[in-house]
Amino acid sequence: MPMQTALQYPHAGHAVPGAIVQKRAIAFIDVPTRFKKGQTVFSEGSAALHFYEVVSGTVRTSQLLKDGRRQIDAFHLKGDLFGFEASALHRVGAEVVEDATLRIYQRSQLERMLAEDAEFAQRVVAAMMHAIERAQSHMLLLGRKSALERIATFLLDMSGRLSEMSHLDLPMSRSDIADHLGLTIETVSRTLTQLERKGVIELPSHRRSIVLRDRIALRRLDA
Amino acid sequence: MPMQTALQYPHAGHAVPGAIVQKRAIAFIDVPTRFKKGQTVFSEGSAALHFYEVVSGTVRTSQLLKDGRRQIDAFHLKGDLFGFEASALHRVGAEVVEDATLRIYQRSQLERMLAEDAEFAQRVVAAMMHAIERAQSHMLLLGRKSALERIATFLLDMSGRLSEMSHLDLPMSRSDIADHLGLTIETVSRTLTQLERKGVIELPSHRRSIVLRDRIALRRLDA
DNA sequence: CGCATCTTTGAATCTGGTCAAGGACGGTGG
DNA sequence: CCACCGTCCTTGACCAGATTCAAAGATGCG
Repeated sequence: MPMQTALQYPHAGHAVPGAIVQKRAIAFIDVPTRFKKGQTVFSEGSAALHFYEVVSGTVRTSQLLKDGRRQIDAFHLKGDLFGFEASALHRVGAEVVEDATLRIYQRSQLERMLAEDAEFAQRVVAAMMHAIERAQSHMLLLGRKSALERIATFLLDMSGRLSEMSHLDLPMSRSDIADHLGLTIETVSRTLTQLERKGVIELPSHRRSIVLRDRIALRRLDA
Repeated sequence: MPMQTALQYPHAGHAVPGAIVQKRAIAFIDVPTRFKKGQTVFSEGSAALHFYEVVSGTVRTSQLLKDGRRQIDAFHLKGDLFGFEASALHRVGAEVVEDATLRIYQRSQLERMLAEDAEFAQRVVAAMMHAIERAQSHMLLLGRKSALERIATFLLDMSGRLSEMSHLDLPMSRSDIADHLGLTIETVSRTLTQLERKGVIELPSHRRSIVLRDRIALRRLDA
């Protein structure tokens, strides 16, 4: 486990755009690390020694039941912080959905950084509040929305986070979408087809792209 | 809105057991406020000027869809902090489930307190990490568990939080349970009856109490 | 070009929801 | 003290949305 502080790194102290700590470059590995698609960032149940910032790419955090059922609680895109844990172990696992570059922070220094760096403390607190809000919206989706509403919500959300253009390039598979929305891949597929037949979206042959043809209709479908 | 600091309160600076800030008693209304059952603590969409600590009683936070569907994201018991928001408005509403006493903190001072009081910052960060973990578990429940598994999880969780004894006194109605677990009241009722018939629990005539007869079986049912 | 993987589609099944009615508890007032 | 009433809870019959099982169709990588 790399327990060295960034002080030992030649790059420490550089003003990296988007870095949490700019002035005081202790406590994170300044050189972002590359991860490949499918790679495990950390496993459910492993020691929570670090937390992470997405510099580029996409990461999913998920939990598994013994029989293999999976729930993806969130997809993390550029700028997102993830991997915070109240306990000593990771309660969720994290895997790379799309080649990613991550900045790795030492959890052991979280407390010190909270105490010493007010700017950092505020960014961490803000990131956590956002995580809580997204979790709350997602519980509403999982607890109370129909399949059609879930897909509509998902498309609008991804559109907002990825591009705002009508053309979406989803980084994840149907199976990831299903496990995020609490559906099966068959239902995800059928619902997308249904939206295409209504003319609300378009599904090009490259199945990871989706064109939003009618955002108004999509918002109407999203409870 | 009471915007005065605790410095203006005669009680300021008292070492109140369980208070977030003991040494530096700025920024919270030192005298806990009483709320009655059914009372609204804050509404969904209202300005997020405060956050709260449960001194006694039970509070639920929930979201509504336009057509009335409701999702209760959490029940807050003694010691819990709630009402944090990343944005200016409350994205969830909070209502009292069981007569409660709440300590009210000024949100406007959150940032200052984070900067000035490291102990406070850590308690807030810890509370948020717990909220995130509970939200993650709850997403797993809502996305992937059957009605029976949801009820088993719920009973074990409430038992852990309320008493650890085999006798549970639930503070909330079937309707609250249903809206928390993403089920209908009929399914909650049927599932409890089913567990009673199996001898796993007992349902005394006072329908808010439940006796856990067989925790092992309950844990086996909880995926 | 061919194979492995992902996606779509169809048919049957099932879990949980909906609609409807009856029952029990507890508070209120006579 | 007891009868009444409102609310909450339970139960039953039927229904619907989503899952399961099965198979065919695409896509894209090697």
